[in-house]
Amino acid sequence: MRDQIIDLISTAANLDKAMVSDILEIPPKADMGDYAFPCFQLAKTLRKAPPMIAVEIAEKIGDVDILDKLEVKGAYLNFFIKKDLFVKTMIETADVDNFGSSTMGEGKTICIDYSSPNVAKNFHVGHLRTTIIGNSLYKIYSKLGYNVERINHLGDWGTQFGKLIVAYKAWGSKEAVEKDGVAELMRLYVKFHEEADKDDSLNDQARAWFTKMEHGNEEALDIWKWFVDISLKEYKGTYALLGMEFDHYLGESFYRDKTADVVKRLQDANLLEESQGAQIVNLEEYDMPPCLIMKKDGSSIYATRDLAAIFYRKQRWNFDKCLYVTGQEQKLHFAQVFKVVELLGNDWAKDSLVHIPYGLVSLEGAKLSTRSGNIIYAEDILLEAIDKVKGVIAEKNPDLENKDEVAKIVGVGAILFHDLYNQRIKDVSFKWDKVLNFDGETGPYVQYTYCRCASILRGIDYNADAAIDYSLLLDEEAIALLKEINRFPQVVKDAAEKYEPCVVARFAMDVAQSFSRFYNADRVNVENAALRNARAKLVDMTKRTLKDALDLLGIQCPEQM
RNA sequence: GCACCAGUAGCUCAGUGGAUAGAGCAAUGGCCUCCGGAGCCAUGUGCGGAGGUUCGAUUCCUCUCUGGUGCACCA
Repeated sequence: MRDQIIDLISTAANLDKAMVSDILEIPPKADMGDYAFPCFQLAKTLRKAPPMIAVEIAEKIGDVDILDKLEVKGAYLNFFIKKDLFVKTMIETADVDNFGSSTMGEGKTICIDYSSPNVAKNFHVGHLRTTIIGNSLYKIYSKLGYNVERINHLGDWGTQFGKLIVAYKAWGSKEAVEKDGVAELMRLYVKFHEEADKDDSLNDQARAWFTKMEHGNEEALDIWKWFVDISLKEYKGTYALLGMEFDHYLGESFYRDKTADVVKRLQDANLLEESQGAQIVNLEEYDMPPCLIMKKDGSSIYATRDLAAIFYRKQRWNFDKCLYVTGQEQKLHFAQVFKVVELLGNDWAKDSLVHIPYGLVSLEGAKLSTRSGNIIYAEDILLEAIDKVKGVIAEKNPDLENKDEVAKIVGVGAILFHDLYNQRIKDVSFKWDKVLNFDGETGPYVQYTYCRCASILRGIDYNADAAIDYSLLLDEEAIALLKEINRFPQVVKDAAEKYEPCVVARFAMDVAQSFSRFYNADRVNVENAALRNARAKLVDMTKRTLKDALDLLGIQCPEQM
């Protein structure tokens, strides 16, 4: 149908088909006809006023059998396609495009580095963002046919472990760490900083311990390994709650024997220079501060390990892209590291290394801070949300089976959806009443809509294979819903291109809203079997679309809630 | 000081080089003896400011104001 329109216009206006196709890519406003042709795009090329062009083309096209009417409105040519033909095309296209598999990413590999918590630190509301966004990107790229490697680049190496060891030896105990886990490690870490503010020599001790770790000191490594194991166990609990997994836990420590190679490469390329006792790559030429490679005590730093990780990943997976989902405050760091890779003669670094920043999370307007106690842990948020859902279920649907399972799906879904609904880059001010609100633009609303679809289909006689009488779906609400559903394939591509899960989240919301209007306007369970079947087809398509869209966000759909 | 990011309705946020800039929250009023009321419908003086490019700018450019973040031995 779209092709027919393009034929019509290109013949009538004597224009290149590709050009007409491009112009038709601009989506028409919802109530402005089934296809709108914005002629102002041609104004420059043809040196005529847009309305003139519209009128001319309209006259040449005249009466065509697929069109209901043709209307010139300002600089737009609006095509009103015969509605039943339009509906038929929409349904058939969606059946293939929405629910078929994409081959767009076939043979391509994408590495996503996300979540990557710092060992021995609490997994708080800020870490939740990278985890949720990264997981959604994994789903989106997988849907497009890419092979995706999910990498958890744990912050399990670095000077902070020197600090922790010093603190543990001075103020900690085995019993306390075993009892309170990460919370105790966190306490020790905070204690260290308080003391180090008064006594700078503690920092030197910490560096010394880290240097011991780098040189394979057994005592240091035993303690370190213990801390890592304790932390990892807690993180995995949170991932399980979120329903997420990783393909690889390759923390910074994994690269500790690979940093020497990085240093050698840089030396060989003559990029390394000494500055204030440390080894750096000068990036002045690129308007950036130098990239620190080796500290004055000879130990590695995170940039070194990031470089090692890039080379390792490139060699192991030969990725087309490697994405880093971290806070926007690390933007400069990644710009520096990527530039260094490029300077080593790797042209691929330019396009394939991508930092995906997200905005800062604050708490009720104040900065997150462990020291002042202004912090919320990821697990607490999830559990709180699940609890709230239990309350709502008890009130609205007390007879529901598997309440706990549903509460988990809906509660976690609420948190995920809330986090993915806005653009990544926006700063987030965490507010309990927002997060725990389930009305309006929320995950539970979309899930609720899904449940309604499921409920309708459960309760009626519906033959999914019967031929549809398209002329029965010509009302405004049905067509609006169909148009919405048909956007799905493009939405997924846009989301992938922009690295923005919110595009999918917004889409899911739009579909849910369109469905609700349809639901209120058109009864599905009617006597007339043909009408019932036609509408049920729409319900079925909505249901599948919502499920697939939410799945791309890492959110599940209960059949009842 | 330099750099990066953001500024759209009371609040939280979508959106676009072009038709009348949209949702949700909050508020008020309404909705089917009928498929799930976590729903639907109605009510809106808003693109931080000033220039510029353009037939047309909320969108692109410059300056400016406000907020956030970063700027070597933390990650």
